[in-house]
Amino acid sequence: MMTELEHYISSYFGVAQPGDLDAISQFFHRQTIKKGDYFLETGKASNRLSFIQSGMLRVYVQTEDKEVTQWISTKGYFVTDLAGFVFETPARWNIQALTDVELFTINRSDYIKLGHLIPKWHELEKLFITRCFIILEDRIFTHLSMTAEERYNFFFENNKELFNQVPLQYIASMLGMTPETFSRIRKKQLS
Amino acid sequence: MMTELEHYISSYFGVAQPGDLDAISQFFHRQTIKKGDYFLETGKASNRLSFIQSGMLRVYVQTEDKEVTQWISTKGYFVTDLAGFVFETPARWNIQALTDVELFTINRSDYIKLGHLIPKWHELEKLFITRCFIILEDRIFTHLSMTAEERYNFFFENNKELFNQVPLQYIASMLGMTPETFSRIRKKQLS
DNA sequence: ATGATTTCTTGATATTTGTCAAGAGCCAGG
DNA sequence: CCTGGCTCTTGACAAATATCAAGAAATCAT
Repeated sequence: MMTELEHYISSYFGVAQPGDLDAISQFFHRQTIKKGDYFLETGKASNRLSFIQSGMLRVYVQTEDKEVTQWISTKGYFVTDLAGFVFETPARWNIQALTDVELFTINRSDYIKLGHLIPKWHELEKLFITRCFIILEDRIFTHLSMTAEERYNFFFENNKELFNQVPLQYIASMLGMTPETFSRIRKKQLS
Repeated sequence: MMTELEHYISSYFGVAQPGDLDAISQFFHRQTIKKGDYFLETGKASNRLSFIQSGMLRVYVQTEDKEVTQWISTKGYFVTDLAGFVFETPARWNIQALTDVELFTINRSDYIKLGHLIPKWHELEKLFITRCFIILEDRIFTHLSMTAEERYNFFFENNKELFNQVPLQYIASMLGMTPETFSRIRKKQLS
């Protein structure tokens, strides 16, 4: 019987060998973050990757004139600053807990060990990141081809549950519109 | 002395072992495409990856009501439908030559051999795709935080040469605006 | 070169989205 | 419970962008 963590690893990386899953999950440890606290801050070292067992985190950055939410990560998904984690560069994003959060976390040094331990690891990683790449391609497409209202509807259809769990202003930002526009579209769609 | 192809491979994958570069480049073959012809079409198999030695290609998709240009690929860059190439799914994008094009092409079966031949190949691939991921992250950020005019300026600063080499309507689409808006911003910036 | 296409520009106007300001609703902590 | 601070909504208005239509400019094929 798989643990929840093993289930996540399996669904993301699709590890094949029977013993591997168990070996991989040994490297993860449980971690909790209180609502409002930071998983990561811009400029700091991004040296861990986590799967979210419960709760939500917001990935955002502060510009001169506003805060831009890049993404909201929820149960079952992973969270890290990928650029910083892979290339050991300063983190590009702030990652803050929107609720109390429970994580399964692996730090970089252990993560690197997986590459030695699991023969196919780098290949699985490649497939994993390629899937992330495709998601971003699709997201760019929504900005090239859809209006704010269409982006709202598209996102709503696929993420209904988020709308009563996180401050709507963050969803608005993530969809590339102001909270006021978001609110007006929302009103229109509810009726 | 490195060939141009070896230079591309090296700059994208940073292959370390001396003999490797040469071995890898053996798998590529030269290919040309005439202006207007397709490198790939939506729905077909994406079974090759190419580096562009000269010329330009446009990555786009046709929606009900308009054509959306996702990207324009130029000399020194690579071109493929990544999702299709990696997962053997039908191509998501059309890729059409904007000019006569010279390519160094590797097909999927040979590409897969590289994984056996070069020990670190999958790791290099991972790093390569992660860099692509980061580029898309940045691009999404431009849509979340910038106006059409800011996106124009930002892109123009980094890609001046494109502006007198490809139909501007495609750049407009790629930046998420109409050709008319693009034209007006352009006029404003020229004066 | 020349005519036919395509691409780009421009103007008038409509629509979408943003800004600013005020108020309403909703919690969380005392 | 209250109350202060968020968050969300709403209205009036401004700014940005899209649409439509026409003409100018550039490009292409012969």
